[in-house]
Amino acid sequence: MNQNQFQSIYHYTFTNDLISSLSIKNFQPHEFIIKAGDKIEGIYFLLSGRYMVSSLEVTGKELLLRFCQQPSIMGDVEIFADCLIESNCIAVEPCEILFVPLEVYETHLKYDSEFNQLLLKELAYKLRTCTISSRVNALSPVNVRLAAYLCTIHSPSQLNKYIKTNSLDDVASLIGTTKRHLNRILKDWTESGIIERVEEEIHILNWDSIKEISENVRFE
Amino acid sequence: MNQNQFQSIYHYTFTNDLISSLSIKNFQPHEFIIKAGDKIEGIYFLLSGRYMVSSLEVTGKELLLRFCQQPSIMGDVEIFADCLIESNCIAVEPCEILFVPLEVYETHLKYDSEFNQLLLKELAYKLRTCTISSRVNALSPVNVRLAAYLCTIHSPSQLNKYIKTNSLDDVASLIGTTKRHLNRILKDWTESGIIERVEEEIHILNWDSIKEISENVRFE
DNA sequence: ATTGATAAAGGACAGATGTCTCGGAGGGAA
DNA sequence: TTCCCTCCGAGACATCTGTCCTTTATCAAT
Repeated sequence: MNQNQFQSIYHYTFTNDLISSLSIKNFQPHEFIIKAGDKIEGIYFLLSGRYMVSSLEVTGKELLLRFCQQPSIMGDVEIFADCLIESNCIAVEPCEILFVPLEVYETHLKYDSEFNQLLLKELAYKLRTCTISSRVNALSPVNVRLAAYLCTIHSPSQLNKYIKTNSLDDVASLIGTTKRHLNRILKDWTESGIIERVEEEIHILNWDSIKEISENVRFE
Repeated sequence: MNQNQFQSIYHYTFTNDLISSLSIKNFQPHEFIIKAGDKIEGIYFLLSGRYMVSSLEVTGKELLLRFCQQPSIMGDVEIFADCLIESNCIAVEPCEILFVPLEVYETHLKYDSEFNQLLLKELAYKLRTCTISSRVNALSPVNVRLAAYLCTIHSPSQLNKYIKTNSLDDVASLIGTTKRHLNRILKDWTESGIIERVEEEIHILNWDSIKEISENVRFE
C-alpha cells in the first residue's frame, strides 16, 4: 500500500483499521476526476500527476481556475461548504489519487485533529492562491495571462518546448478570452521573434521574453 | 460575557477556563481590523457590524475582495497558510469582534475537533465565494461591477439612498477600475434617469435598474 | 481529381477601458 | 474681493478585446 507515499506528501498516517476503506484511483489525461454538478463522495488526495481546475459559466464558457500538483486535495470545499461540485477537476497528466470516502471522514477522521489540520492547511493554501489569482486576473491583460499560462504548463520536468495548437480554443476559454485574441497576440509574438508557429505547434524561441511578459503571474 | 451571542452565531461554546483569555475588540468605520503586512496574532470572530476586505497591489492599487457580515472569521488563512496578512480588513460599520489569541488556539483549540470544524466551514465558504467572484470579475464589465458594488453596500438596514461621492476614487480602485471610467458610467446612468448626482452625492432613483444591471453579482 | 464540409487565421469593425489633459467650481488666504 | 490651489468632470485619444465574417487550408468521400 502507498502509506509511505501518502505519509511523505501529507505527513499523516492512517490508522490500520482505516486502510481497507481507502482506495487508489487512477485517471488519464483529459479524464474528469470530479465533475461540476455531481455530488461529492469523498476526499481526494493527489499522489502523483497533475490536474487542472476549471469551472463552467452560465455563458457556456470555461474559466481556468488553477493547475494542481501534489500535495493537493479535492472535495474539501464541497464537503464543508455543503454544496455540489462547482468546478471540474480534469487530469492533464496521469493522476494517481487516494480516495477517502465521505463516510470514513464523517465517522473517524472528523474527530482527528491532526487530519483536520491537514485539511485546514490545504483550504487556507487554496484560498490564499485563489485570492492572489483573483487579483491578478482582474488586473492582467490577456497577453500577460497567456504568457503566464505558457509558463505554468511548461513544467520543468517536461522537456518539450512545444504546445499543441489544436487546443488553442481550449486555451482561450481557459484563460478567459477568445481564440481570435490569442491569435492576435501570437501573431505579435511571432513578428517579434519570441515564438514560431510550425504546423500544429507553437515553438517558443525565447522563454525569457515570455517570462518577462508573464510578470511572474502563475496559475498555481 | 457574550457567550450566548457567540454561541448563537457560531454554534460553539468555549469552555470556562478559556473565557478569561478571550477578549472583545471594537472598531469604528474606516478603522483597520487587520492590516496587510502585519503578523497575525489570533483569530477574529465578527460578532456584529460589517467590514470589507481589500488588498494592496504592487501597482499601489487597491482591489475590493469582499464585504463580510457575521458569521465571519479573520486570521484563519494567515494562520494555516503560515504567512503574513495579505489583505486589509477595514470596518465599514462599527464592528464588535471576539479575539482568540493564537496561543490559545495552539494550546487548546487546535485539538478541539468541533472548533476545527467551525474553521473548516468558514474557510470552505470563503474559498467557494472567492472562486465565484474570481469568475465573476473575469467576466463582468465595469458597469456590472459598479452596480453590484452599489447593491452590496446598500445594506437593507441602511435607509439612506445616498452614497458619498467624495470616495469615488476609492470606489474605483475597489472595483478595479479608474475614476474616469466610473464617471463615464455614472453619466450614462444619469442620462437614463437611473441616478441623479446632487452635490457630493449619488442619488439612486431606480434601484430596479441598478439591480438589473448588476446581474446578481455581489461582493459577498 | 473534384467537390463539399470543417476548421484555422486573420481583416474589419465596434465597444470597453485606461491615460493624458484641460477647463471650471469651490475653498482658503491675503 | 481677488488670487491661487486643489479637485472633479469630461473631452480626446490610444489601446485592448470581442464579434462577425471572409479567405484559405485540410481532409474525406465520391
